[in-house]
Amino acid sequence: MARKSKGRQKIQMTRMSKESNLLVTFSKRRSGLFKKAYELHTLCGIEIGIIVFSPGKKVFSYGHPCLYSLIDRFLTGKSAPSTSSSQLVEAHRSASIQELNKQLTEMLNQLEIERKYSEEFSNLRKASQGRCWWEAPTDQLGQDELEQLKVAMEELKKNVAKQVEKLTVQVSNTRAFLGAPSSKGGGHNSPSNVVHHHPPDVKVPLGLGLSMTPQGFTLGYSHGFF
Amino acid sequence: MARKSKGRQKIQMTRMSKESNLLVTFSKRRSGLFKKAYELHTLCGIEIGIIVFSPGKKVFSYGHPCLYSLIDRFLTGKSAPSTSSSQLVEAHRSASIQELNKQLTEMLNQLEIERKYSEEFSNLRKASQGRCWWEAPTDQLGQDELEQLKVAMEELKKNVAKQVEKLTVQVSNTRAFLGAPSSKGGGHNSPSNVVHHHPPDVKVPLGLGLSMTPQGFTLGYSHGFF
DNA sequence: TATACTATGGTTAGGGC
DNA sequence: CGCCCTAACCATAGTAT
Repeated sequence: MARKSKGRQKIQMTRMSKESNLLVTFSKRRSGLFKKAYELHTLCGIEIGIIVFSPGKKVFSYGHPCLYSLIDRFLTGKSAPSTSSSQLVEAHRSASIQELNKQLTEMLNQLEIERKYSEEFSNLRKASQGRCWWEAPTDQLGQDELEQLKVAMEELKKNVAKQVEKLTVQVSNTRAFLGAPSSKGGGHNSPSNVVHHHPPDVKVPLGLGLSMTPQGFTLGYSHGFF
Repeated sequence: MARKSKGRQKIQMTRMSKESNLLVTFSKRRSGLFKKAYELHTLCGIEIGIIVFSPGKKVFSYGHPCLYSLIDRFLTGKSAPSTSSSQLVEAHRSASIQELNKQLTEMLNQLEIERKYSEEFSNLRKASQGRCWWEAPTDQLGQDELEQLKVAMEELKKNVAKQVEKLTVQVSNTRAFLGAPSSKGGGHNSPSNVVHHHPPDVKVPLGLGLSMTPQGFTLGYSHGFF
């Protein structure tokens, strides 16, 4: 091989013409953007959330400490963070199975992203020990925090279990509705629009597997989240 | 001056200790992040939204084509974009004055950001001409689109005016509630948490001024949005 | 808070796997 | 979609305004 590459070249700030390049660029820049968001959160101790609809209409999201609480506060106009984990549970009270499923998927994505970026910083280990991650919006999610998240998820599971049970009927209706071909829209309502950041047939970050059924959460890996 | 500067130095990925540096870094990196989001949107023709709570607990947001519709679709799990402007109006149906106010502020922020980045690309002018910006999620907001936005805002004003009127009573209650010192929270419920990207006493982007009162929208600049 | 300046450190386009 | 590689472009820390 003579010439390796021409290196980075300047590109026009217009929609990329080559579809293949567009896909690759999207993936790369999305990662870069999420990393920037992570750094902004870490350096400045702020809260941030990102929602991205990919070219394939899949949903990618990123959020500290929790995208849903951020959205809630953004919409309600309140800037004071939650003071207890009960609010997190509260947020799930009126949620449907589908929403909860998406939230779980998002959290798994978070896990992978955080783990990737926090691995190189061992000094984060001593940060915010013994505190719930959602109570510490100004702290980083380091290695130890990831373990805490696992515990938190288990607790969340218990707290939400009853709600999930109550929603079983509602879910049945929802699934029937989603399954039936709707006259409007393009059939985009399938839960498959939710992106599983980790490949469906590969290892789970930290060995933590989470799935959910109409009967409740399942700790341990399974393929279909729904 | 002898020494110019030491140039960019590597920093630890931990919360910045010097508060002054933290504030500056937040401002700069937030701008950078929003620019990246703009580029991702432009290059890949995708939809993206960002919510940031600043160290001062102010809200900064960015979104294409509209953060609120993105949030709505994110929460409802639908990935199909809206096909008519009626949905945008629909989104305002149940909104309060305060929410509408925030949305307007966000749009003004968008305007400034978009204008900044799209100025250097004249080739964007021919893109998506004659189409409503919210109907073209894959297109860029160029100079011309900014003009379209102005028109769109005026139309929006008319469409929402009646709803606003209906909400007048509710607003009065809300303002009384906000004005009264609440025992819980830190008085963060003030609309002042909403960031006005342009200084309150300076020029308005494109000469477009938008404000809102309980009586309806006002096209033309005014200080207090509320 | 936002911007100007400059030297670096980081990011990423393009090409393969 | 992820990873590797290279070179070149770009963001940004630190400081001052």
